[in-house]
Amino acid sequence: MAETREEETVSAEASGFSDLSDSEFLDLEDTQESSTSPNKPGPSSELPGKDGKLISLPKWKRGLDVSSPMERFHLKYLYVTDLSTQNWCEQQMVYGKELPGFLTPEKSAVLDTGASIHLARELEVHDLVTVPITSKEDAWAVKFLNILSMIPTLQSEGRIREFPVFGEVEGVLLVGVIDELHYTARGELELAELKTRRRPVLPPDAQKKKDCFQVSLYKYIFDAMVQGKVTTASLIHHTNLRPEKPLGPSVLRHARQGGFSVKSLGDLMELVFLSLTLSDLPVIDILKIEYIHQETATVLGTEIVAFEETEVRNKVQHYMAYWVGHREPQGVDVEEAWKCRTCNYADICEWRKSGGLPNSMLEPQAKKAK
DNA sequence: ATTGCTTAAGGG
Repeated sequence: MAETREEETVSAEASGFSDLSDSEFLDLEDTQESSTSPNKPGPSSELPGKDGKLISLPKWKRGLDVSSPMERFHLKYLYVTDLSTQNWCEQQMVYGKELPGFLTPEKSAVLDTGASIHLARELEVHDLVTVPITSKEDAWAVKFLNILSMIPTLQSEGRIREFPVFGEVEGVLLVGVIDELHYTARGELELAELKTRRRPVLPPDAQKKKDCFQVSLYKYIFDAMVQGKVTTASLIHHTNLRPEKPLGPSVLRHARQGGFSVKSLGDLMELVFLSLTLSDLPVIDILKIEYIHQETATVLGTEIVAFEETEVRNKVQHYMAYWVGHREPQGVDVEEAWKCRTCNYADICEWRKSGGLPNSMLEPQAKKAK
């Protein structure tokens, strides 16, 4: 809320959809030319050299090894849900990055239903306003404007939804959106995460664990933000945002309508930092997850998550070790092989093939002809 | 710009 009224432009997502065209020119990046020496990229990474074939491949050199997954996937930051998906199955998450947009119709129908339930709840607390953007600076500016309007709303009205969070964690920038924040009757700041379910039953422990990890990450990042631990310098460093690049006219207009006189993204970032740290925002006291049935909206159960800081940090360290190229991805343990049953990548999964789990499990009817 | 770039979450 606290957005400009004007609700005819509420088309929300609208266009973002088929435009991941991304013409991917083979980026012929020859980094190894005379760059003196103090630069040591890979961790003892040697040439793959499957048969002693050394250099002499000037173009597609970037394809194999020597680059971290962050670089290979051309990522500057990760989503919180990337890490919670990674918690479910790291190998599956990797396939999801390699082969994006690979969902069965049934699965995406469930996701769509969940998304619209979330949208309906969001609309209960504020209108949506479409702000046309043309650059990533614009996109971040809108995010910042949302933060600037939501903080006072939380403090005065006690409830906000879809609050953006971001912060460097273990060397990687993590970006996410908190479903809901509100103050309880006892004055505690509570994060409420809604999970909708196709069938009217509580999820298995593995999924609860993933969801607990997700909300724990939100608290981890949010707390760092209000404690001034998330700096604009860090954000700029990870995103390559240009603080002085002129903002688009619609963004500037939106800012003015919101009562913010800013001329650049840098101004906005400073305002956000000040607002976060000087608004008397507490750290999050309670983490709550509510599971409801999609069709009937019946509450299936509520989880109160005990925040274990060191445990969260250890997990994040482990997950980030993959992202920065310190270790290979791994699939699930044998006892969680049941997850493969609903995985879109099960039949191409190298983890399954290479004995991550005995291929004797499941698929009794998969007679190996030939 | 001898090289760029991203709405996050959606559920299992």
